[in-house]
Amino acid sequence: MAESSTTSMEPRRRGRRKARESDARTLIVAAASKEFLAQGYDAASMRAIARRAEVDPALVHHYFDDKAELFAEAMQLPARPDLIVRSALQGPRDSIGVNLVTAALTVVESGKNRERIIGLIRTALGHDFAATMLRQFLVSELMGRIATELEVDDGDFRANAVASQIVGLFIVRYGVKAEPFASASIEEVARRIGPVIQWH
Amino acid sequence: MAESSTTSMEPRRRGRRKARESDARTLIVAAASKEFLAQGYDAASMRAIARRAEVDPALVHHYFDDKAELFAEAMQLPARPDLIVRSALQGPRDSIGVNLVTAALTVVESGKNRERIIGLIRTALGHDFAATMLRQFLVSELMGRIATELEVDDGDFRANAVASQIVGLFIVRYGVKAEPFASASIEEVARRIGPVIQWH
DNA sequence: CTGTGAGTTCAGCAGATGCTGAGTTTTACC
DNA sequence: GGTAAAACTCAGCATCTGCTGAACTCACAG
Repeated sequence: MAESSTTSMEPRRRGRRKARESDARTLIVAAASKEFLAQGYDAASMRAIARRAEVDPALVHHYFDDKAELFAEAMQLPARPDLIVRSALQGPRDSIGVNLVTAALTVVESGKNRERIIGLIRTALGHDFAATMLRQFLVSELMGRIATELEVDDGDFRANAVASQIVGLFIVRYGVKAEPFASASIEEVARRIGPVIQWH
Repeated sequence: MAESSTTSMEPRRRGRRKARESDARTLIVAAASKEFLAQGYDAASMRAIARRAEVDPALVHHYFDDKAELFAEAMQLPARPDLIVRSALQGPRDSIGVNLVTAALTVVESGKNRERIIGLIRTALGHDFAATMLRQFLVSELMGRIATELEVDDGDFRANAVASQIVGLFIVRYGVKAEPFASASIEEVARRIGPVIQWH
């Protein structure tokens, strides 16, 4: 935990800042988001978040009454998986599976989304209310959408199955990093998993 | 954190106990195992483990130098998934999928294995060395076994795919508890997922 | 019957954590 | 200008954490 600040060790400037000097509140939310996803709910401390946002810990509490509230605000999902799914569903009916997998992996693999995803899954596993959040999102925004869009009767079941496969894929590839899935190319994985999604 | 101990609030009896009054060390390991799986590595505290084992916190440190050492000892895997898989592989070739899913769900659903599994996955997601443990186990004991047993060339890939689907299933059903998978019967789920495993 | 050491507990340190109350600036509005 | 409130910081309480040093108590070898 080395404090590698630039130079000054003098106490921070007090009082209200200029309007556009950079909105501290959003800085905090951003920092919280990173911290929560990187550490999980418990391990992410308010102080660490404040440090990351370069802000006094008390200021965090000034904006958010408690940790849970900050968490709720910070966890506005990062990427918009619903859009991804939607576009994957546009393609020709008989390559939906491969398309879906490819799209999902591509998005996840770009930028820092990767850690975010497994962070999300991790905290969801650890906390009931986080799990509820994730569940609601999955069901209403993704599964529901898939189910209705495809216009089959047992769509719910099929959508659930699809989600299982994809979440599992994420965990094996990014979380546990089991070979050969961990280092295979996106195309390779898609070719493997795609048909299954298709079947569902 | 209400201390609902039975009755006595007098200080615990000191000194050495009778040989068979119950081996404290194994009590501790058992308690640690439960605690780690239920809470994850960080969240499980030495004190909580000691409390669960009905033992003084210091005694835990007497036997194990630090938390990591206790963890290492406690995490000797609980159920023997390798055996499950093995027996599922015995059946007729064209119902392996359904059998596998059924077997897996049945085992997990019995007793307290359920929390254990998702606990394991959670801590594996949170800590590199735990992930390594889990990975090694999955690869060598399960996937390897499946791959060779089925005598196909790209067995590694297929086994990985199977594991993905199953881990994903666990998470969706037990971790995130998304409907309808969460409350569907084992048979129903097996009927849905089985064929996919089969395909792999 | 005595000594010794294994088994057990007590009390406590140093550090981190969530949260609070009161203070200090600064900005916006009239 | 003056003023009210927004934006910010300080210092600290209460509680938890992992870990330690020393003490106490007893089972057993001699």
